[in-house]
Amino acid sequence: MDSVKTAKPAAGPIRRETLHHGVVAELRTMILSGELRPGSRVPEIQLCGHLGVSRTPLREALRILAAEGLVELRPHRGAVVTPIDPNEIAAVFEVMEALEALAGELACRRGTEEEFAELDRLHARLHAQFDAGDRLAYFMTNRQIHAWIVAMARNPSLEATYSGFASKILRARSLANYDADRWRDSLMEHDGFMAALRRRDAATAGRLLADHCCHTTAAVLNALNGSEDSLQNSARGRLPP
Amino acid sequence: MDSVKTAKPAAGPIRRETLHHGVVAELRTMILSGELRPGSRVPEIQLCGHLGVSRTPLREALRILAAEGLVELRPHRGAVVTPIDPNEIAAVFEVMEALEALAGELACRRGTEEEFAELDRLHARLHAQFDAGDRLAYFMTNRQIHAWIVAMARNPSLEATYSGFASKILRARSLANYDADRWRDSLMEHDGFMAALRRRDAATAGRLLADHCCHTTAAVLNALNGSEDSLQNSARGRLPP
DNA sequence: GCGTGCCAGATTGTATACAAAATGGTGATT
DNA sequence: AATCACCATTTTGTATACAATCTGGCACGC
Repeated sequence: MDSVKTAKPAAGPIRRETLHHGVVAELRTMILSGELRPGSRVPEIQLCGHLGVSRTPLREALRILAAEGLVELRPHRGAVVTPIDPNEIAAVFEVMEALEALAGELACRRGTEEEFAELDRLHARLHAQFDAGDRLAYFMTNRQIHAWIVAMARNPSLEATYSGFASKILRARSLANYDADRWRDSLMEHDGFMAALRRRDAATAGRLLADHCCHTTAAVLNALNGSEDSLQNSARGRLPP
Repeated sequence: MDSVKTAKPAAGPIRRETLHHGVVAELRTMILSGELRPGSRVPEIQLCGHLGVSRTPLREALRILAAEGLVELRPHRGAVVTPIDPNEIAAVFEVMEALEALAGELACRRGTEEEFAELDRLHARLHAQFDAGDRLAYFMTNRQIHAWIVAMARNPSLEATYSGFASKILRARSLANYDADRWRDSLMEHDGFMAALRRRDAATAGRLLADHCCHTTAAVLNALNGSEDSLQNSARGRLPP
């Protein structure tokens, strides 16, 4: 839910967050990074030892993650990291497409000059990283760009929903390998919607962002099906567009 | 998250749900019905006595509701029922519009004949309830129709997201009063998108549903601003289109 | 008269203890 | 030999006890 990490007051020991809140952040990171693999069980006591907290805050954290869909709780049978289901990923992408389009339109109408300038900087960085062949850096900048567009839409509900979906997709993408063709096409699509955004063409920007999302969907699902048997392995492959 | 109540095994004392799960359902009902008013504090111990459970499951339930956005938790300061913020409602409606459109398009493509027939029945009931001037019944059928269209889209993620947004909006709508003009217009809009749905015209259905949502937004926000000072009162006024 | 500091009560956050349920294996029975 | 029933172990679900934090009021000093 909190898409942006709030900087701590720096001075330190003024623990204003509660323990379970920190545990949520920790577990979420562990899940998204693949440290906790999809489908794996999550024994409470083991995690307690690992994180240095008691069962109570840990359990509260698991309930929150379950509400976000990152873990599943089966009564009396413990928690498991939600397995990656290609069908669910497809469904998420379907909604994502509509959200991207909406974000693009709203960003055109509400973004400030400074925000558009920052978007340009990010886009330039994307090109540089493509030219350098740095897939991981490209991947991260790519995420930043889309998150930035969503932020420009100035709609907290959209931002929260988008963020939740993005984490689900992130787990799937980290399992998939993409080919160079898709990478190049992705960059071209970025050029396309960036042009529309620059001239504040809301309708076109929205449509192109949706198209881009749609193509990404196809690539991800294709890669997923290609490596279907390794779905539950955290094979940290090359990250893609 | 669970948009549909799962029927219990009827036989009875096989409590398969956990306590906190039941508490979540109970609290959600209390919040959505207005029994727990927006902005009011939620003292744990008092609720424990009311619901007959200990603090542990109650607290887990509060964490889940917080993740859904129905309550807010302030560290060491307790939980409050999330106040209704017109700005947030406006933001939610903005996303809702995109979701309605998506649901309409997908429903056209994926709905079965039986589902469309059921939709027709619901629509007929809506007309009957309008003619009878039964605002409450109309309101509930209206919700059913939109939920049914979402279900026809066969996208669990869309359904879950829609359901979460619908809860937030529901609380706002129960505070607002609408006029007869808007009621009539709303019914006409229903006629419109129903016609598009019947001929499986995805694009038109999506657009009309979005328009309908947009008009509803305006009516709700207008009504909210009209009775701005009574925002935190559960004035269970006439429910509207 | 007003502001500051401090203390008592109440409420929340966390840890631990106990109860209930599921898992897995062993043994008896068919 | 296969199947079923039962029990011990392990894990989860709940309740309670203790610690930390906040609220609000009062006394003291300026």
